[in-house]
Amino acid sequence: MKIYNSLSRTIEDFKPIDENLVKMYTCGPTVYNYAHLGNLRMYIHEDILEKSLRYLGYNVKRVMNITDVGHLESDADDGEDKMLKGAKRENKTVWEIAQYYTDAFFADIDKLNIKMPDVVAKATDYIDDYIIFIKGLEEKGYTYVANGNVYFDITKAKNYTKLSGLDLDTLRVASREDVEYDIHKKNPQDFVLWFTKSKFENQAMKWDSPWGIGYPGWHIECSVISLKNLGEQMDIHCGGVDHIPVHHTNEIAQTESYTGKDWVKYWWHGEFLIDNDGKMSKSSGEFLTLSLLIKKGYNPLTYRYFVLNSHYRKQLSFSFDSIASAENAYNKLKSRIKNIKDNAQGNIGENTEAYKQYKSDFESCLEDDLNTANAITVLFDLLKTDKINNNEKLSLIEDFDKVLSLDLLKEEETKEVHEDLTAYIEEMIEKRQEAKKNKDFQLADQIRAKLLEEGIVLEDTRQGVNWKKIN
RNA sequence: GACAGCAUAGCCAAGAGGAAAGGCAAAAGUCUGCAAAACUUUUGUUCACUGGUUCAAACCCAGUUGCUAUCUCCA
Repeated sequence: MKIYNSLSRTIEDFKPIDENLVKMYTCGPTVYNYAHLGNLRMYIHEDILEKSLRYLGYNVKRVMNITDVGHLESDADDGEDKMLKGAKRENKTVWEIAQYYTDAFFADIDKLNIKMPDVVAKATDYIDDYIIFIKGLEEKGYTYVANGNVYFDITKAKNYTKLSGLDLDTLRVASREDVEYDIHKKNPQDFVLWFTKSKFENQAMKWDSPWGIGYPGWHIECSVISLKNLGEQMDIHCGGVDHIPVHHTNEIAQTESYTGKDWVKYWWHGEFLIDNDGKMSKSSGEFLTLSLLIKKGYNPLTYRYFVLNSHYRKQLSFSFDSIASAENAYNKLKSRIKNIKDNAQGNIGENTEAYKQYKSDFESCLEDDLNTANAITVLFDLLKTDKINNNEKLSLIEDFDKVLSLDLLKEEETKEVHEDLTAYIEEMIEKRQEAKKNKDFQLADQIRAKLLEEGIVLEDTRQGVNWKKIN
């Protein structure tokens, strides 16, 4: 398998540290609001990465954190903690907010057929471990205390910019107007490991520590949770590209300073979903959620299909036109598969050349840095071919769907239709058939139109008349 | 200012040196009394622009333009 490594900026052969277990860490959601479609895009691609590895025969242990510690409001930096802001907005405690949005996150994940990570860790469950970690860094001389906060001194870290490739001397200080220069820092890039004092005084979650009552810094949780659950070294660390310059850079600095070892072998970064206004952001007021798509009548798996038609390292532009087109494509795909299912015949000859060829084509796409768009093309080629029979097709579709997870073989749940209605519909169909036999096409069309008005669609096939309820 | 990425048909989007994948939309055909569905076919003389390297460039190099993201507390 080949995979792009942000650390080397090249596509590399994937070789896990331990052949028997791939250790994978994925930055999880902040739970002060719903996940937006851009966040969910990342989780879909991470899911594909995990499932591809499993499909290709690896064992995987995947860890994800849930950030339920408060975060300061950033884009509109009015000094309120994000968690607290959410709580005020909805008249709940910060803890209730965290729980509510954690549940909402997992509901979204489930609708998108994203597998639950093997370990899901809440940031607030690891406070004691952060303290041990910070103490360790303190003993080794990587930290200093200023104005009540514990800072990490980046000049002590080995190769601080190895992931970002940034030249620190040329970086602009406080380039964003809403960020103030912190006069207590020795170096502009130093970051806080433990806060006891903040310019924001209304942090709602606080814990006792050797440095006073306060709360952990923003980069600690990923480092500590991964050390606890995956050990001192791991194979793949995932996240969004926006985390490269600060979050992941700082994670590396503190973790490698602590353990004295190289930490992550492959850094995997996903690109953004872009809408007309640019990057989707949680803090910029209105944003697109999965619930919104569902409310507009889209199948959540349409969104998964939409995402898989693009590559994880490329920006993807979102629009409702694209989603509508994806919904069309997805429905057509499913109905073609259903057709194959209804006409299934032939022995499953898993050893035929053609069968093996399709399977290996599909695998090659995944092995090629997770080229899901081409993997879907293999699926379409498969539907069209006459080289293999329908049962073999179904067997391959089932196999591909282990990774794609698009419910390709699952039949739509037929809407509950009352027995009386069923009887009525069948009677009407009978009448229409009768009319057709008598060449009274006007009456036949009238019956069809009337049923359509009542939400019943008729399809004439060679096997007879099919009907389904819509709306 | 710095750092990075992207630019392929009406739309979405693969391809990363040797004859432009796929999907949606549109059009035509087969089948149907007509529809629908399904199936078949058509739709870019060319990959933002300008130069260069090469027998050969959408793919490599340089420059230009446009877009996107990141730069001390925006997991």
